Order: sequence, then structure tokens, then C-alpha cells
Amino acid sequence: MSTHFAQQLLIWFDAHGRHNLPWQDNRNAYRVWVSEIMLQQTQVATVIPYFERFMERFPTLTDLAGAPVDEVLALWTGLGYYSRARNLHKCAQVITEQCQGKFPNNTKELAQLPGIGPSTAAAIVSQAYNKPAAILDGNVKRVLTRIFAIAGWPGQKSIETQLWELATKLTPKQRNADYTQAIMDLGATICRRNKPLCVACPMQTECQALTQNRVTELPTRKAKKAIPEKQTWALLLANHEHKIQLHQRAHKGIWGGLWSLPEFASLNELQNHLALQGIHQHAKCLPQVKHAFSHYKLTIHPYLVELSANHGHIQESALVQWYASKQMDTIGLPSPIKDMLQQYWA
DNA sequence: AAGTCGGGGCG
DNA sequence: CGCCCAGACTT
Repeated sequence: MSTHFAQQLLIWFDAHGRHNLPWQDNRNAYRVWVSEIMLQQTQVATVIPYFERFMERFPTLTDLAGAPVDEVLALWTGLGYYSRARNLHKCAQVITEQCQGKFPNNTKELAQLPGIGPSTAAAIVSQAYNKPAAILDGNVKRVLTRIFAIAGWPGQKSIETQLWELATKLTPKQRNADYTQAIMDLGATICRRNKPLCVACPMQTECQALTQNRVTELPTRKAKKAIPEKQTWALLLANHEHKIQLHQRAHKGIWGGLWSLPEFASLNELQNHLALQGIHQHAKCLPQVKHAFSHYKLTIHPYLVELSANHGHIQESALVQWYASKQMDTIGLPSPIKDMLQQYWA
């Protein structure tokens, strides 16, 4: 019963789908995997330059597995969700050590690997091996909730289960790679979140949302809640060579594993820290930096201290080091911090 | 089942 | 400025 739905979509895909994405060239499991991880919660146009740089630096799984994780994070700066980069690196090492460097070719084994969940596992099976597997990403959820007029927030368990069943039924055994690409392309270019191009849609006649004039209300939005605002005080400590003191953040939590400025809960704590280091210079207040996360807003209050050449040596450690401007591309930094440092050096 | 993780696109 | 995006992981 699924063949008609799939065939209709494939006819549209052959004429109007995206056939020139970088990971569609020299297609192999490694390139497909990296692209799928980058594309989690991130749009295609944003991913493309990151993917190109990544493949230039790490052309093969072996290159990635053998690299320091800091270099992987450096290439990830600005993409967000940095646990993806850590899991990617970890996964490369697991496949190298436990799978003889060969990717599994089934969803069950793939979904055991770090950073690979049900949808990404299916996407790899479909895109890399052209084997039948159903995906359920944001695009597919949007397309299916509209065509079948399924109300309720798709993140809700019951709705998601229903969508998985539907996606599985509709997924064909033939041309599976093209089909999964087709339904994502339809979601990205025609069945868009805002201003969908229903007049150009190949599924117009069977789209229940269109028939019922409910396209704009589907998929159902998530119930919203208040977003808290937090503040932090950051120390921009520069030595006489204009090197900046950075410390590596904990691997878990916000900006996990990235190098950032030392942070304090108040200006008082920042100044106490300086005093303990034997630094008695005035900390100069810099313009505050605002940054928005999906779940809270952060205001950073940076304070600058420039040490003179005769100031006593400040100790380094594994987690606290001095960095020069030219080293910024070798480590992972949070975007707003990187911007702030470039302002300082400019 | 709900919360966490992030930067960018877009109206 | 608010909402959304080729989700996975933790609790």
C-alpha cells in the first residue's frame, strides 16, 4: 500500500529534489555519518562549510579516530551541541577498535554507538547502503502531520509512536535512499515550517491539512514556558605578550570541553580570585555580552586585567593555559567568547 | 516523560 | 524578539 505514496514522491524527487549536497558525492558510510551528525538540529546551509572543512582535515574514519579531540572541537566551534563532536570522536574510536574500522550496516548495531539514535541509524542505513529503513526527523514529522492531519505536539510520546508507525509503513524497499532524501527535501523546500509552497507540492490532492485548511496550525507547536535569565562574570586576564588565560570547561554541561574565560558568580568572587593570585591591579569593566540558549538567556560581564612584564609568573595547569591569538583555531571556544577575544586583539 | 544541549535562519 | 531546525542523551 505504501508504493503509491513513495512513487509519487520519487517522481517529484527526480525532478526537484536536492542532488548536489556535498555528502552525496563520493558517498560512503563515513561521509554520510558525519553529515547526519552535523545535520542534527542544524540546517543544511549552515552545515555545508563545516562539512567541507571537516572532510579536508579528516578524510577518513582513521584520520578522525587518531586525532586529538580538541581538534575535532575546534572544527565544531559555532555548530553547537558540542556533545555531538565528542560522541563523533568517541564513535570513530569504537568503530576502529571494536568493528575493525567498518561501519555496521544495520540500525540495531548503529543505534548502539555514541551519538547515533534511532533516526540517525536509519538515515545511515538508507543513505549509505540504500537498504530499507524508516527515518523520523523534523522534516518527516512535519510532512506526515500535515498530509495525515495528525494533531498534537510531535515530541509527545504517543504522537511520536504514531508517526514512527506511519513512517515505517510508507517507507519503500526499492530506492530507499532516494525516498528518504525525497521526503526530507519535500519538508525542507516545499512543506516548510513557515510559508509552505503548497501550490508546488506533489502531494496536494492527498494532503488532509491542505484540504481542511489547517496547514498553518500543523504540526502542533510545543507549549511554551518562561525562559530564565542568568548572569556570569568573566575574567579576561592578559599577560605582557597579549596572551589570554583560558580554562577548559567540564565535559558535561553547557559548552562542554570548550576552552573559555574563567567565570565567577559575582564581581566580588572575581576580585577575590585576583587577590588570591597576588594580582592587585584594577579590573577594567568591558561591554557586557548577551547570549541566548534555547532554555535560558545569559549575560556575561567581562573584566579585563593586563599584566605587566615584571609581574610574577602565573602558574599553568592542564586546565588553565595561556593562549595567543594565532592559536584560536586549534581549540574549541564558545562563539561569544571567541568574538570577545577577537575584539580584544583587534 | 521531561529536561538538557546551541547557534543560526527567518519573519 | 520568538520560534524552529536532518535528535540524542540524561534523569
